Amino acid sequence: MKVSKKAYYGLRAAVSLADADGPVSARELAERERIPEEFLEKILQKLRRSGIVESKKGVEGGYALAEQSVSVWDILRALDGPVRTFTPPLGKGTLPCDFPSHCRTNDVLRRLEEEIEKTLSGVTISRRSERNQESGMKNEEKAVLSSPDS
Amino acid sequence: MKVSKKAYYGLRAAVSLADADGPVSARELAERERIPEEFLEKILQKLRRSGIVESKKGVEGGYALAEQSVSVWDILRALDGPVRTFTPPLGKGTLPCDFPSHCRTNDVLRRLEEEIEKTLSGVTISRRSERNQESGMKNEEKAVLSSPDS
DNA sequence: TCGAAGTAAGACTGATTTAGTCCTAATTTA
DNA sequence: TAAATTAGGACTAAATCAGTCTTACTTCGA
Ligand code: FES
Ligand code: FES
Repeated sequence: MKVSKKAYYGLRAAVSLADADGPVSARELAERERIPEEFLEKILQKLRRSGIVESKKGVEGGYALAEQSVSVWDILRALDGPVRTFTPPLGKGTLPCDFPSHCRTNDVLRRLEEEIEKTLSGVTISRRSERNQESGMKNEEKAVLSSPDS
Repeated sequence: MKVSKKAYYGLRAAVSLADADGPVSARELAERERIPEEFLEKILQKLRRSGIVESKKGVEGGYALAEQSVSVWDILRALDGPVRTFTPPLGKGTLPCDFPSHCRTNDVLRRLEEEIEKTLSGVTISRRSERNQESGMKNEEKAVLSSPDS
């Protein structure tokens, strides 16, 4: 029940990208966040294939968030794969098997998954590249990471 | 981000024990739930050291839930160890380090942990060994697994 | 048009964790 | 005392994690 280093780095990278205002190269990002460069590259590539970041090759290229904002849930799912807290019935289909506590246990775990998903989907990382010139707010005051509560 | 087989088996075992009305041997429980016997024994021993089940040796011995009810959270913590979703700062103490996104990322993950804990602590497994003779309710109608909502 | 800066992708590797097994006690009760 | 049971530790095979290495391919600017 833990978040992998890969996902942790990915989260850090995403927050960092949201702070930046242009594409950032993997090397630069690795230095900023002290993440092993080659490993980070793999992570960014995965995030790209999931459509979370986009990349530009060549000089002055790099990675940037693909959308205005992305949820923490999306990033975790992309990097750690689907959360598997419960074990589906061994037999075929969705029919009940005959392990007395199987169904009841899975019910609890399924609820847990939903809870986690709901919580993490609500937490988003948003870039602040487009400066909101209408707003009287200073840029620094706009949160990069935000959640409904807090 | 998954629940280990160990924890999953432990959960199943606990639900099963809550259903039973006397101590159940590891062998019997393993058969009922189709869990590898030696492995289940290790799991039950861990649950015992955490005070979740109690054991009785010898003929007619076995395991039983130690308390009237136990939360799913307790079982998971006992078997999978503490949930570690975030990485504490590398330096000493609680002082901030200099990785731009470190603090913000950890804040999110810490909130996630709290959320999970809150959710799972609310789900409890309670035994129904003491028959409530005053109640008009039939025994079968008393839920072994319960949560505030649902 | 060439070379440097960059991403893309896959094979490979060492360390750790998971999911057990095996073996040898120690207890309890019939 | 023998059978049933838990107690605990050492051991192991397989999977996963955390990264590295290598070899491309693409883009831009000089
Ligand atoms: S699916 Fe196994 S008991 Fe319901
Ligand atoms: S502890 Fe690392 S930046 Fe705050």
